[in-house]
Amino acid sequence: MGEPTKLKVIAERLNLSESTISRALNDYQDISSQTKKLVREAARELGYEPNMHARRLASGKSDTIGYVMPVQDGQLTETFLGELIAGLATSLAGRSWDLTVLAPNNAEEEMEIFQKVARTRHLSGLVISRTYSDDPRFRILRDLDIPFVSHGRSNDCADTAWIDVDNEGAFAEMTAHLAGLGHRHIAHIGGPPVYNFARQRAEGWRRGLTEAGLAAAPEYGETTELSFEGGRGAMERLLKLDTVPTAVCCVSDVVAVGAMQAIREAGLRPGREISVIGYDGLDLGAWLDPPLTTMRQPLQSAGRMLADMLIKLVEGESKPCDSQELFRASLVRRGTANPPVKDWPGGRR
Amino acid sequence: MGEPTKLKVIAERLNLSESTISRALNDYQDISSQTKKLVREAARELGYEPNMHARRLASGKSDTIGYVMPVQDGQLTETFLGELIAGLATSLAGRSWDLTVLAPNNAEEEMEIFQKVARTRHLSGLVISRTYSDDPRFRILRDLDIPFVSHGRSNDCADTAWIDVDNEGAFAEMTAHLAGLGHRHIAHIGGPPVYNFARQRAEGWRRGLTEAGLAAAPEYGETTELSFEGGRGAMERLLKLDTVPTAVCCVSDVVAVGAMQAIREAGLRPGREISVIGYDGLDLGAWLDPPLTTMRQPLQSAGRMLADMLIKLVEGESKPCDSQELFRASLVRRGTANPPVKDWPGGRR
DNA sequence: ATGACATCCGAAAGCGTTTTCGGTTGACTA
DNA sequence: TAGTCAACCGAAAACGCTTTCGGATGTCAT
Repeated sequence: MGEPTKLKVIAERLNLSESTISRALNDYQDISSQTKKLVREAARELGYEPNMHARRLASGKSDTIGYVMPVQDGQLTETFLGELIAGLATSLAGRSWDLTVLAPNNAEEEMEIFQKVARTRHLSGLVISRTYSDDPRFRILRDLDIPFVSHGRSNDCADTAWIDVDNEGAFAEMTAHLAGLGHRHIAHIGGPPVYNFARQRAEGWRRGLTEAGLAAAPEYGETTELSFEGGRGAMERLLKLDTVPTAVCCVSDVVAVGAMQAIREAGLRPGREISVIGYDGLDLGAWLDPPLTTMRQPLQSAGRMLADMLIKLVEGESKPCDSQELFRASLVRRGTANPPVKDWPGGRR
Repeated sequence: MGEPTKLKVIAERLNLSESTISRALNDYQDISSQTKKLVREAARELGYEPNMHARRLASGKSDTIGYVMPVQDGQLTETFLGELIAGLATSLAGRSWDLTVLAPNNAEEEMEIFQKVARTRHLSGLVISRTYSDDPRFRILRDLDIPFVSHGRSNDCADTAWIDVDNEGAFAEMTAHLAGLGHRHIAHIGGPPVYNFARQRAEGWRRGLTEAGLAAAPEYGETTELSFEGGRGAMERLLKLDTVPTAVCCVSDVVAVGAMQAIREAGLRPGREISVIGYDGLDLGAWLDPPLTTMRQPLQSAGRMLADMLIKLVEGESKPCDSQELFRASLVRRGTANPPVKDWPGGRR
């Protein structure tokens, strides 16, 4: 093994200067193509790998981006985290960039990270997720002049880079689907409105009701934590209403599973007396009995796209406001969304 | 913001040399404590952050470890990935080390990564997971002299660092539990034996049978992919046997959920005619009806521990063979493991 | 022959740290 | 009073690469 080969040894072997080797390997225009070929061959033979630290010190670039993990909200068990990180990493590796993962335990630590990145520039850019409706990070990162893209929008994202799903459209479609099946009492179990996606999904539900000519009864708009227990509790409350809804749109699959449990505990059957639709398209929904109808968003390639966007931003090849992508979610019909049953008191207890 | 402050400006402000500043900040012994205090204050006031690249170039250390994600086997949706990565990241951040994530798409890419790390030393060490029974990576990393710890053992891990769960013990306990409930026909749905944990768990099942004075019928030892469909298919095969087992130990919760589905499709009820125990302790098991009995391994702190071990290895504070930790899994009693029912033909079809 | 110009390469100055080595103090001993 | 020894600090050489600038060639038109 021995010492790693550096520019110097290639230079000596070819009787060229170090700077020529460097420029040849970096494909500068003022090196003859013949020399380039020679250098590249020698580099390969000698197993040359550039020293990242030296390169980054000299060039002032870091070729590294950071992914800020959403640790704070206890959402670490989300299955999409692995896919997202893997997508980021592979996409970056293709351009020999690196991915470093940051896991701030609270907002304060997150701020310290931002400050440090702004000062040292040891990361060329950041990817953030779990965006809030009113998310201070957008302003801060803009003020600190740190290139970033977000997975999810915010109120304050008009001139920043993001990718997101059309949450409102998805829930409007979901509601329309239920209305089309004949439901007239359609409730919504939403997430904490601090999350922008939660607000958007609630708004989509309302729009769907309006477009179907139905009234949005305020007591049908439940709100809860993004958890099984949250979904169960919210559904229990809905079951106590004078007019129990015959269908429920849930902010996430996990919440929907909780709602299903509450329905079962009330002696009813999800998908018969009360239809349920979730959101996320998790595999586990298909494993239930009956399998959960849901909406799937295309996030297998989200990591890849976020990485590509951010690199373009860092390299100055595009502007933040031109880096905005909105995806559509699509309905996955399984077993929990059916026409209302006739022999059930139509919602009347 | 302006230019980041470097050593030079602190030196000029205090009328000291750069080298003194550097040594003061790094707590060298040949700097008076008074000077140190002065320097530290000035550094704080000026918002000094060391330039990572310069520091790493000069010191020859990288203070960065790499986590090699298990992308190849399509296990990206595992919920533990997020927790593991977060654990690694937070633990490292506490010592101002960095975590970079590597996502090789195949064994070849993984080798290239290893080679590159060996040559450039731009990562001080690696964490690997998803270990195989016969895992070439152990030999390679040892030969390349790359410090590493593995999440899971291998045949070839006697003198390397690892943390793992006592898979064999867990499955012996699981089997004993079922035998204690009165079961005499206990099957096992195992994973691909290339995975070391799969082999260990199968072995634990066999040991549990022996210790309970039961015979390990070969046809009760199923093997399948680590997926819902795999579990379902394996259970379907078990249901076709002349003597259908009254209890099944599953290599993972996801496989167990698939087995439950197959049981239901056969007109039986998991936890009554056929008991099922899973492994992993996933939340989703508790959401099922009936909730899945399982075994939980303590992996919330696995990332933290892996990081600590690796740092000690890199710093030379401990030897690989002294960095081996075996954890126990514990039974989580929920609804799918009960005494065999009397009115069912005792396994006879 | 003379300039103008393009092509290709070397010299050298960084990039911001770390770390070794030697030198300057002052106190303390003989 | 000279010598010894800590205790502190500065000078300077790395670390391995990038990038600017200018110099050396050769080519072509004038």
